Amino acid sequence: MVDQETLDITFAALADPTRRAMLARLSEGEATVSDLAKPLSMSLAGASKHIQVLERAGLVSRRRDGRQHFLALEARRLRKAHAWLQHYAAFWTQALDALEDALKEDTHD
Amino acid sequence: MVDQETLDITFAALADPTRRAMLARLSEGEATVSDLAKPLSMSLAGASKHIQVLERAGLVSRRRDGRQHFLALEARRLRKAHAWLQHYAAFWTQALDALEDALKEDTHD
DNA sequence: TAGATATTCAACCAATCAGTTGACTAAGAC
DNA sequence: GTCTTAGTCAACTGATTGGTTGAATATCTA
Repeated sequence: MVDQETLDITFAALADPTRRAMLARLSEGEATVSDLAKPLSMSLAGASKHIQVLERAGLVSRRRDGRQHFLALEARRLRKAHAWLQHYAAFWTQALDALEDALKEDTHD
Repeated sequence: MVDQETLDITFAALADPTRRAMLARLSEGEATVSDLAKPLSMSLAGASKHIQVLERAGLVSRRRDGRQHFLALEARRLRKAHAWLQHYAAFWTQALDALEDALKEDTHD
């Protein structure tokens, strides 16, 4: 079984839209702290704290070059969360749910 | 794009081990509030609050029968979180990461 | 050396969260 | 009717969170 605490901090890190925006940005490639902070209407220190949350969750890695810190997406941990969800997301999908989807078609939230 | 607030409350709901345990239990079938609370070393009111969080996140649904409330897993919302992760979990997986896995083999966290 | 740039750290604040207890509502059992 | 069982609600607590500001630490530039 996957370590519970790992899932705790991973899902908690993913629960914030600012941090998800950062991950989205990083999916296009490395970025510095300032790069990530720029579009965020938030102080640099605030953004820095968000990055630290992502880092502690193992979702990003940091590489220093001089005074700049380059962040990169760490797919491994994301895949762990993905794998956990897989089990439940697949749950009773086929039979009941395909029918359900067919019926509700466009009332999907 | 998926509604940000939906992802917020979904991932936040998933970030707690008590609630994930509840979902695990529900993946085996319907259960009452008491059923879910029993193994949890927590007051019934406490468990009830966790269930409400899951419900508000759309992760479980509730059916009342007399004084008992039966909860069931709602796969739809789980699949939404799963789909969001899919994009990032798949990120640069093949090339670099397969190699990385091969190298680090058993230092995996 | 001095000044600007990139980033973190520490202290603080308001809001939210996970848990508790005690009182309440509603439904079954006797 | 009365007692018990199933569950929620309200009020409270301590811990955590997301944000701020101001100062500190490096590093680059001139």
